[in-house]
Order: sequence, then structure tokens, then C-alpha cells
Amino acid sequence: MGNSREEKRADLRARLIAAAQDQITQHGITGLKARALTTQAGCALGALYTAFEDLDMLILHVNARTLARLGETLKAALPAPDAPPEAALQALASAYVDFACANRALWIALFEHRLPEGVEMPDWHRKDHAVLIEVLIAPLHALRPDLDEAALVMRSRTTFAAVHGVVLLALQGRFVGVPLDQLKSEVTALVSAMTRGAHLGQDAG
Amino acid sequence: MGNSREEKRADLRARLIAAAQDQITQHGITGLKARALTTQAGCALGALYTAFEDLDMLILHVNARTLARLGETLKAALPAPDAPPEAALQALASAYVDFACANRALWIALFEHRLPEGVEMPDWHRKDHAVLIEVLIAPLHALRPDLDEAALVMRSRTTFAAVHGVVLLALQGRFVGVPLDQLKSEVTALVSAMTRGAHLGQDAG
DNA sequence: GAATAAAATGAACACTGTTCAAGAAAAAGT
DNA sequence: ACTTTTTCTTGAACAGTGTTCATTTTATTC
Repeated sequence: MGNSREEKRADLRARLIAAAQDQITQHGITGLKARALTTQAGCALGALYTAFEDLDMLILHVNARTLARLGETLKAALPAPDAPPEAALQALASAYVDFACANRALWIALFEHRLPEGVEMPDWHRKDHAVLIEVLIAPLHALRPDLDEAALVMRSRTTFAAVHGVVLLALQGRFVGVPLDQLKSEVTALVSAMTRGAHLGQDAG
Repeated sequence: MGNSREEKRADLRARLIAAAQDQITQHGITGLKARALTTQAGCALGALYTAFEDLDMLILHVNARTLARLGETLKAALPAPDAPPEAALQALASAYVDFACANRALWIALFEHRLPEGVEMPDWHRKDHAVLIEVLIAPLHALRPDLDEAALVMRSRTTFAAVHGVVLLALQGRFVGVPLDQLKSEVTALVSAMTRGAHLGQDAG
């Protein structure tokens, strides 16, 4: 049995990720503490640092899993490819709101967690974020066939960020945020306006 | 001289707020440390807690000043009241982007700072956030005269949050954020689309 | 100018994330 | 099967937080 070492190590990492996900779900990202985490995972405090570089990297693994789930949710929400682009964008926005509400603390962790100053995000995690915008390119292309690939990528980021901003301020409970019971209708209205406006206008991309 | 006490106390508070603002500007909100702060303010560590309840409340005072400056910037950017609403919204968005870029760390502090779980924002600071949305009501009313006051307030929050989301992800340097050199053009395009779409459509408010 | 009240001080405390010498466990050698 | 060597695991100790509070210093009052 040459893989007992690796098996144990993989098991420890999995237990730590699961415990971290549970702690974030229960107490938010600021409530994630190394001691409570390792106790729940059934290992010693120091074991955390044999499995991951530090707490930040563990959080990145939790975020990677959340992003993967979110990506699948968005893809599942896409209507048929020949559906009108408005329908696709509304379905994606609706699925995004639903996911954020149903996975509140984990979703907020995606955007509130910040690496220490000077620490760059590792490459393996950068790509995980692409799921947020890649599904937008096809409907936006249908809406704006005049834009080239680069402009479409930019417009995807902007479109995502606009919807994201509304959801974020609402779920953070900010004073200027929309109340939760009006979040879906406001997002629908925003996507509706953006879609009609984009359809209509041919601004400088 | 009965006011020597109060004068000193007010001076200490002012020095602490100024030092905190400077520290946040230089090192971000996570780089604000009680010891460095009090050293720069020229007082003892414990003096901080005679002037403010805790560090969080001091940050709220810094944020209040930032919001006041931002509010004046937005009001100064407003065109004449009879200007077309598109022009007003574009001017406000442009001023918002400029302010965020020119006061990056202080602006980010407005939205990245979170009170400890269970601590509610004090009343005196809640109202400070209103400047972000109150300037939007008039142009949105011109754009959508069919909406009542409550719906206009909601639409103001949503419109603000949409622009805010694009600026936030860009200035945080998130992977899905728009690059800084394209931020203004993308925000312009977003406001343009939202404006035309709102002008056109009469969705359920 | 003494007595009293108020405020400033910084060492000490409680709680973080992280490290590392010491011990336990596994693998290799004979 | 037992020893040796390597590897991994452990949790006490460390460095860095925000916050408190007995003590000292300062301001006000009589």
C-alpha cells in the first residue's frame, strides 16, 4: 500500500475544506477561526498548515467549490440556444439571485475575502471565476452582433457586474441596498432595461 | 475657561479621524492598526477608547467624511435641472467613477468595512449613505414619470447599485472586473443602455 | 493653593494566525 | 520480527491584533 500517505493527506484536506465550508456557512467568513476549524475537522491546529499554505488558501479552495456549483447552476438555467437573448439573460440573472440567496454566506465569501496586501491570487484559482461571465457571451453576441470578441468579453463583465452590484448591496444589507423582498423584481427590471437599451443602441464599444 | 476639556477632547477626536483617514489611504482598511494610528495622532493607545467606542466607530467617522465629500462631488456634477435625464445620469456616473478612482482606498473602505456580527449601524451614520441615491431620483422621475415615489426610490437604489458593481469589481482588481482603462467607457455604455431601456419600457415597478 | 474630579497613560489581557521542537507513525533495511 | 530511518503529526510557544483598567497626570473647583 504505497498510497496510504497520499490517501490520508487527501482525506485531511477534504475534511478541512468541508469544515471550513460549514464554518463559513454558519458564521460568515469573519467567523472562520483556525482553532474551531481544526477541532471540527478532527485534527490538530498545526495540521492545517501541513495541508494548506495558510487559512487564505483554504478559503480559496472553499470558494473554488462554490464557484463550481454556481457555474453548474448557471449553465443549467440556460434556455435553448435559439431562445431570445432577453430570455437567456433573465434566466441567468434569476438563477444568480437564487443561488446567492440560497448560499448567502458562501456567496458573500467569494467577494468579501481579500488576500493580504502583496499576495497575488494563485493561477489555479483565477480561472475558476470565468464561469461568472462566459455564459453571458452568447446571449450578448445575439443582442449585439456588431461587437467583436474583445468588446463582448468587456460587455459580459460589465453586465455581470451590474447585476452583481444589486445583489451584493442587497445581501450585505447595506443602507442603499434594495430590500430582499424586492430584489428579484428589481433585478428583472434592470436586466430588462439593459437588454432593451443594448438591443437599441450602438454606442462606442 | 470652561471649554478646555471639550476643546481637547474635540481636538483628539479630530486628530484620530485625520490619522485614520491617512492610514486607510496609505495601507487600506485592513492596514489600519490601533498602535500605528495612535502614534500618528500623537496620543496613547488607550486614548483611542476615550474618544471613540472602538476602532469600528472611528472608521464610521472616516466613512462619514468620505460620504460627505462624495455627496458634494455628485451634487456639483449635476447639470442644469432642465437638462435631459440621460445627461444627468451620465454626469453622475462619471463623477462617481472619478471620485472612486481618486479616493480609491477611502472609497473601498466605505463598502468593505463590516461591523462585527450582531452590531447594528448607529443611526447617525445610516443617513450619511442617502447622498448616494437621492441625486438619482429627479433624473429617474423625468425618465419614468409613470413610477410613484416608492418605486422611484427602489429604482434609484438599483441604478446606483448597477453602476457601483462595475466600479467595485474593477477597483478591487477582481478577475471578472473590467480593466481600469476601460472602466469609464463601460460605465458610459451601461448607463446609456439602462437609460434607453428605462425610457422605452414600462415594466412592473 | 489645597481638594476634588476628570482624563490620559501604557502595561497587561484575551484572542488571533502561524511556527517548530518533540514525539508518533510509517516505510525501509536487515 | 526487530531496528533504523524517514516522514508526518502534534500542541505549546510566539508574534501580532484590539481592548481594558489601575495608576499617574492634568484640569477644575472651592
